[in-house]
Amino acid sequence: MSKKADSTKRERDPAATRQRLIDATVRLMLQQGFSATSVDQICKEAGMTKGGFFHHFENKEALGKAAVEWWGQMGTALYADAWKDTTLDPLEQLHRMFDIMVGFTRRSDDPVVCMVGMMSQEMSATNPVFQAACDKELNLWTTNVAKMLTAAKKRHKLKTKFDPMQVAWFLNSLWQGSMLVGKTCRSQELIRHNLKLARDYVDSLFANP
Amino acid sequence: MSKKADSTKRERDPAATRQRLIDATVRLMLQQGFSATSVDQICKEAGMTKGGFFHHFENKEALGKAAVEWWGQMGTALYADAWKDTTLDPLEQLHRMFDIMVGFTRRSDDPVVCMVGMMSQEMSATNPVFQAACDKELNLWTTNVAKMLTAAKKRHKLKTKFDPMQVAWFLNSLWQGSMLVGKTCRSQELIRHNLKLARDYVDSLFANP
DNA sequence: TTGGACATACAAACTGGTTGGTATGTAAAA
DNA sequence: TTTTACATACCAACCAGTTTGTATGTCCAA
Repeated sequence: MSKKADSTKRERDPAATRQRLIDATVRLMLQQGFSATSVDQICKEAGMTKGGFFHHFENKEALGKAAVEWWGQMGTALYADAWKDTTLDPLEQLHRMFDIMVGFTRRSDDPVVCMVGMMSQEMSATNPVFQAACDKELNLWTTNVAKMLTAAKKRHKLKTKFDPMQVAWFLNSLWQGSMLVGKTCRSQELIRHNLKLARDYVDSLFANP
Repeated sequence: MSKKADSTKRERDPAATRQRLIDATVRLMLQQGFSATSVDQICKEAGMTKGGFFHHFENKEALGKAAVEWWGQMGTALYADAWKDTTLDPLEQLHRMFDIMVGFTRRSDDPVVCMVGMMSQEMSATNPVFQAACDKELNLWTTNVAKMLTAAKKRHKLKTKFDPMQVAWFLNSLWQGSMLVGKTCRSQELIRHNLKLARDYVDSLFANP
């Protein structure tokens, strides 16, 4: 009866259309990268015409930025099981995070990839918008990991002194590099081995296993 | 007197021209990536016309492959000081390698980048030629590092058991990831911190420091 | 020693197709 | 009736690659 009662029935759903464009972009970009993905291609993938596209996004760059941001939100959601459960021993939180990352390598035979990493490598040197967007996402991941490491420091005896932020950047770099190398060498196992060593490395920082 | 005595005087030097094209490509690609670098741009940078370009390379892909291979040779030469001196304690060799890598971060204010890593991230999922070329270079680096680790295992007591090849992939991934993250976060210091932790990690595998 | 046949190393101009982006039209929703 | 959400048609610039022309070198025969 209310004016918005049948709003779900309307075929026109600009928010969903916008998301469709972002989804299509993510799908294509994860395989081809940004430059190699054309607006025409994105429109086709999303079942749109170019006119519609430029109604939702000012230009290709704006879409790319939106895609990176959406990827960041997705990622945060995927890590939430590990990151959000603060009742957990922070070391156990970190282990759960590693479990989630290992899980990424088992979801399919496609290589594990990260939009942020791909965009960083391809665009951050020339495009300040993408550089800033990627920098933000990388910092977010690192900060979350650093928080757990800091908390772990308080609950566990240390075997080695370390700076949580430095170790977190170390892990972020390793993770990004693992996806990069794993993609080219076509080996998910390589990624899993790296994650195993990283996990052991984190454990080795603390006295009590 | 010989027929080839004055061959150096000729202005036409196809080998040098070819190299000029490769150099130009490397310079442009390290900043913009492969897709974003056009053949016109490369020709302009190399002081060539397109007709000349396609005399030396069958297509853009062939040039890209040549550029990756040349980058690999360059890299091997840069690491030679550490890798080739087999009279050295292999652990010392590894330390020298880390020194060289740290040196890369101090050469200029420009980010430390790797053609192989960039090409891997951008092209290896879609282009089999580049995938194979990058895979080869990544394997070469890893194998060299693994050799030193294997040699180090024989001369030093172990604190932890480890597989040299796995650790070498771990280090390769970390190195590639460090350049990636360092570029986006605009921090050479981040890379140096990562290298410090990696160095300590390698040391931690052995009993005698 | 020289001169001509031939191959090599480029340059200039062009081609068909693609690029990101725009101008304009139209139907649905408010 | 106005605004929003698209579709259609179009554009100039650019893309990788080709065609064609020409200057330069190489080799062999006279």
